[in-house]
Order: sequence, then structure tokens, then C-alpha cells
Amino acid sequence: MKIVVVDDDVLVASALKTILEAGEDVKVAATGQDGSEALELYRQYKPDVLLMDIRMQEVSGLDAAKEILSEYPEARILLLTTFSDDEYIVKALKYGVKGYLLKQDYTSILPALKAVCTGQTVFGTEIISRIPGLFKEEKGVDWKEYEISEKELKVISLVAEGLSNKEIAGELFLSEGTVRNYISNILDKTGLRDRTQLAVHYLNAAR
Amino acid sequence: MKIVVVDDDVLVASALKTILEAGEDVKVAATGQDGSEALELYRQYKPDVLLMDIRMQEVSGLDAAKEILSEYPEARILLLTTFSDDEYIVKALKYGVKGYLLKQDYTSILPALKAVCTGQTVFGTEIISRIPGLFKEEKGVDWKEYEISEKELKVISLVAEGLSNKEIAGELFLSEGTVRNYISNILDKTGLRDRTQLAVHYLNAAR
DNA sequence: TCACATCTATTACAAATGTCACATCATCTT
DNA sequence: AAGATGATGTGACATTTGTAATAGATGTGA
Repeated sequence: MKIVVVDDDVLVASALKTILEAGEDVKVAATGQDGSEALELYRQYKPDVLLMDIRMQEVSGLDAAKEILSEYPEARILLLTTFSDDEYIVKALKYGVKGYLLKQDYTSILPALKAVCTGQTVFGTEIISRIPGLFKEEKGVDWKEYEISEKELKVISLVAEGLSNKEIAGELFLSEGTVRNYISNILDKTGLRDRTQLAVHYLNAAR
Repeated sequence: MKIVVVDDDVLVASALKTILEAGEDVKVAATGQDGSEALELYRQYKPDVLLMDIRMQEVSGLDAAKEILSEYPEARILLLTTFSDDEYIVKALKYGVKGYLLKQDYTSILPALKAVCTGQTVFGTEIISRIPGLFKEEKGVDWKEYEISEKELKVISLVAEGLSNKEIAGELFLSEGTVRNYISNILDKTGLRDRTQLAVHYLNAAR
């Protein structure tokens, strides 16, 4: 089974390689660091499965997946996600991604990989559980209530750098009050309690 | 060159293995997850170098190093540290540890390993730079001003899990006020501003 | 145009956080 | 015993943070 791994954290990429190659018949043909590399690597190696981080520096895993799937609709792509990327799941599904896993539980990556090879689509349990109403799609879930906007994401990342509301306001040319509103909304959406939990959550998710 | 790696993060341990074995003549004989395993593994494999995380669940790398060095004074132990463990350096030196490296720059781990094998003692540049007055030891630096106690470290780790002062107080059987004092002191020692920065700092250091 | 959503902002308020000065108690040192 | 040390605690205080209700400005689609 030929795999290509794309993750912008070199440590994670090599750790994944190690973990994967512990499995029978698994060979990591190549690893890349960014979504922009993913397409090239796919063309070059035509792996059985492409394992890719969804959040990367330049080109996101999601965008890369879209590209690749438009060129190779049969491609089997498994996205590695983190807590805070829930809102991409719908898009990923539309594009035809074959699975969506939490990076955290690396023990489930190998089984998922094999499952995908047999044509299945795989989602980590934690992921399913965080998407209320995913399988009653017809009913029309109000996604807006859960989606995190670009700006909100920016705010989160600044919180996770330890900036105060005032500093974030300066950074984004907003008033401090607006930043507070943003954060209040984010906390509401994520179910977290305060900025520290948000930072912790974000940083833990980011790998 | 026979190495034993001990790190309680399985991902990191396997990543280190991968990185190390990319080097010439380097073989990771075994990996362990905790300080308590370190002594056993050392006895069993007598590695040329023992590479060990300083901060681990049960038995810290520092304690394990002390143990091992009292039984095998010739042992070459290289501790992997993070930002927030600066205060252990002095102890580590007293015990006779052969080096102290930042986990972050994994590119320097392999060279350091070889240097240690030739009898040298190695310290990452960032580490040296963070120890004011290390080489004017005679003058007597007041380490207490910089040292972070076990309890403080515990508090920090709870902050980095997103707990509130009240929750931390409950967890550690202290009053909320005392926890506030602890955190205030910690912020003073570290030069950080608030609990969020502390959490961010700690989490970023922890890899 | 009307209705609606989005982004930004303001206000007032409640709660959590951080700082500081000081108090208490046990332990260790001399 | 006297003094120093360290861990814990308290109270007062200023600041920051989070919540809620509300409103203007802007854009978009029917």
C-alpha cells in the first residue's frame, strides 16, 4: 500500500511515517510539507492513499484536496484534522474526500487507511459526534451557528499568541468592544469558557 | 552508536527515533515512556547515549538521570528540555548530565549526540543564553529568583489545561487566593503578563 | 424598495484575574 | 531561644475579561 504524507510539521510527518510503516504492506513513498506540494506528489506517485493535514502554511489541505480530486476523481484522500476545523467537514465531503480523522488518536490512523483502501469512507468518532445532525441532512442544519469565520479564526490565533483584547483590536483595526464580542461569540460556538481555554484548545488542536 | 530514547510522548519518541536513525552508525536500541523505565533500559542496553525528556509523567528525566548516574557515573545522558525548565540546568550539571538541549531544534540533536560520544558536554545556544551569569558562577547568582518549584509547575500545567483559579485551588487543595498568588509569582518570574500567555508559552515549550 | 444578514460599535454590568501588603504557622539554622 | 525561610492564607484594589442588549451602516437578494 503506497502512501504519501503531507504535513507541514516535519516532526509530525516523520512520526506519521514511522507509525504507518509499522503496518503490514504499508510504504510511505514520499512526504511533503504543504498543500502546494501535494498535487505534484500525487501526480508523481499516484499513492493508494494521500494522508494530508488540513491546516497548512500556504495551501490548505482542503484546497489541495479540491485540486487533486478535480484532476483525479478516484483519488483517495484522508484529511487529518484537529478540533477547530470542524467547519470544513461539509466542504471536504462535497469535494469527495474519503475520510476525516483527528490527528490526536494516531492509533486509529492505520486502520482507517486500510478501510479507505477498500473503498470505505472513514470519520473519527469524535468528529461525527461533533457534527450534530450530519446524518439527518435533509432537515437542514443551520451551519452558520457552528461555522467559524476567517476573521474569527484570526482572532483565535491572536488569542493563542497571548494578545490581550486591546492588542487584538489594534492588530485588526477593530474596537476593543468588538473584539470582546467576537470572542464571546467564539466561546459560545465552541462551548469553551474563556480565552485561556480557547488558546489551549487551539494550540492542542494545531498538531 | 547505541542510543536509548525516553520520552513520554509516543509521537515525539518515535519521531526522535526516525531522526536519529537517519544518522550514520546510529541505532536506537530501545525507547521508553517514563523516567522509571530509564534505569531499567540503561541497565539492559548500556547505550552510548541516553536521550531523555526532562519532563515526564511519573519520574522526571532529572530524577532518573540522578539515579542512573549514581549507579553508572560514566553514563552519557543528554536531557531534552523545553523553555520552561531552565531552572533544572544547575541540578542537571551537578548530577553530571552530559548535555541539555532544546527539543525544538531537532536538527541539532544528532550532532550533539556525536559530540557527547566524544566526551564533550553540549548545551543548546538558546539554553546558554537564557542562563544569566552561568559562567560567572563564583559571583553567586540568586537562583531562587528564577527557579520554578514543583508546585508552581503543577499550577502552570493546570493553567495550561484551561482551569480557572477556583478549579486549580480545588485540585491542589489550596485557597483561590493562594493560587492567585502562585500565578502572580510565576508571571513575575517568567516575565509573562497573564494566564493565557502562560498557557501559550507552556504549550509551545512542551514540544 | 423591503427584508434580511453581516460587521462593527457602544453601553452597562458581572465575574475572573492579577497585584500588593501583610499575617500565620511550621520548619530549619545558628 | 532567636531568627530566617517557605508555604499558605486574607483582604483590598484595579484591571481585564465575558455577557447581553441594542443600534447604525452596509450589502444582497427577492
